[in-house]
Amino acid sequence: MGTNCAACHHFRKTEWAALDDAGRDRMDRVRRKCHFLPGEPIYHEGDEPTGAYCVSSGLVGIRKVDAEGESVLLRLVRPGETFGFRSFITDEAHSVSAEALTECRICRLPQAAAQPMVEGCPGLVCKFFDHLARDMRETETKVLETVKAPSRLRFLRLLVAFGATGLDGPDVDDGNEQHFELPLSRQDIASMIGVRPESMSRMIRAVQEEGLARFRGRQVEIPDPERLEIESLGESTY
Amino acid sequence: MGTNCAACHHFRKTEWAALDDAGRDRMDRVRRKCHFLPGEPIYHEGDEPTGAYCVSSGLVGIRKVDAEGESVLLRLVRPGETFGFRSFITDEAHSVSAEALTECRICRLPQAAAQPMVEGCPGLVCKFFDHLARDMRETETKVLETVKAPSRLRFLRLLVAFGATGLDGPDVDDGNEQHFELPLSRQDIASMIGVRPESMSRMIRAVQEEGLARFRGRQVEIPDPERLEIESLGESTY
DNA sequence: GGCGGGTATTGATTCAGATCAATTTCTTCG
DNA sequence: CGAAGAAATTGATCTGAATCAATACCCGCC
Repeated sequence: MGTNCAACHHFRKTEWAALDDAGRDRMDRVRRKCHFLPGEPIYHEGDEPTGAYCVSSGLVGIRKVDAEGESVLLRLVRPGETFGFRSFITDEAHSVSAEALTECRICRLPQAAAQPMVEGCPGLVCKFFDHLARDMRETETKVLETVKAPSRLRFLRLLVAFGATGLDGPDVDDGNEQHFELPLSRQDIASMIGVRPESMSRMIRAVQEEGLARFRGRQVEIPDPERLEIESLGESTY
Repeated sequence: MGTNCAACHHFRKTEWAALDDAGRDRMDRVRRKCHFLPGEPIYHEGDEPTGAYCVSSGLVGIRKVDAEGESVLLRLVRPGETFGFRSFITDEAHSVSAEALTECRICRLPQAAAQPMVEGCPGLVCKFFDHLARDMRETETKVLETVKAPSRLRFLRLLVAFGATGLDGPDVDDGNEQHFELPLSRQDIASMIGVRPESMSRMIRAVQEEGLARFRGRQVEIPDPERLEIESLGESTY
């Protein structure tokens, strides 16, 4: 956690790795370390561009709200990942909001740095294009799932995904059993799946009674990850 | 419809407008005009990158299919718009499929041209980034709507959107009444809204009986566009 | 410790939309 | 033209998830 980004152990995995020396210098000079408490907003939908962000630690949620105040949690941003770069590059207002779901350490590259940064390094836009393309793929998949897969499957898939990536890789995986933290409130899980909290509760209980997973607070245990994965695929009896 | 793109009346609105003279030359040399009949596939999910496309005329549907063969129509591509550029730029397999919904004239820039094209003109990637960012915004909105808005509202919003953009702008709008073609099969409309065809039928009938719109085949008449728009917003009785 | 406010669970009921099944209407083509 | 097949409509029924309404739980704080 020195003063320069290149020393950050996330650095090589971020888009910033494409920067040349001049770019890295600029980066070190203008980026700002920030700290957010759980629930704190980072930016809101409609805000003018605020810059690009890079998560050092903690979990960030990307959310979208409609006219009636109903919201969905569109995706999560984990340590080592960047976010907010869409507005950063297109210089348009944020179309989604970002919020710290857990306590977070985050670096921010202010919007003022956007033009020089992007112009000074064409490769950077390509990297961010790749990132956006990946996000797009996942969002498209989400549309498809939301429409076609019953909420139970969506939930099981979320568990599988968390089992695979956890906050940073599987937490424990001894004797085939898996244990990890799902660092989200029930409401937030519900809003990722796209159901009401009441339905979420029932679903958690049902899944628990089926023996697919055990829930104690935010701790999750998967007795048989393989079985969970199979169940998460659906019942296509080919 | 000469042999060079710059002469195409869509040209200035496309991302290719960012090309320099050398790029335009290359473009003219390597792009290929294609023709598709209604229902013909242009590329499939999983296909290796096939290039970037530009619609001259007709309507293209971008679709995604899941393991069970269920599909959604994610978005439409109209004349003057480009598509397929994600694979073109990232050089990864297509993550969605494209299909001609009506008879189409389309220009294709083969994948082999991708690298030189992109390297020769950094501004191009920025343009495509903007395009992708816009698609992303719309897809995120779609997730939110799918989860929170009842299908009736989603349908009304689709009508409003078509009334506003039609195939190329409102077709007729005399004495406040509006008339346009919805160039999609009922099944395709259903798969845009995310409901079953049976439900679609019922919904069309219901909306018709409410007097919000009249349907004859693919022709749609909106007696009172303003009323439709208000209804499409939902019943938030503040 | 115990009080108060948010979060989560549980229960009873309702409802939108899916599903299953049967026609009807449109297309296409021999 | 008329038959065959696909697309669309209609009807009857079922079901997953929302809604409404209580209660239980958890946690910071006086």
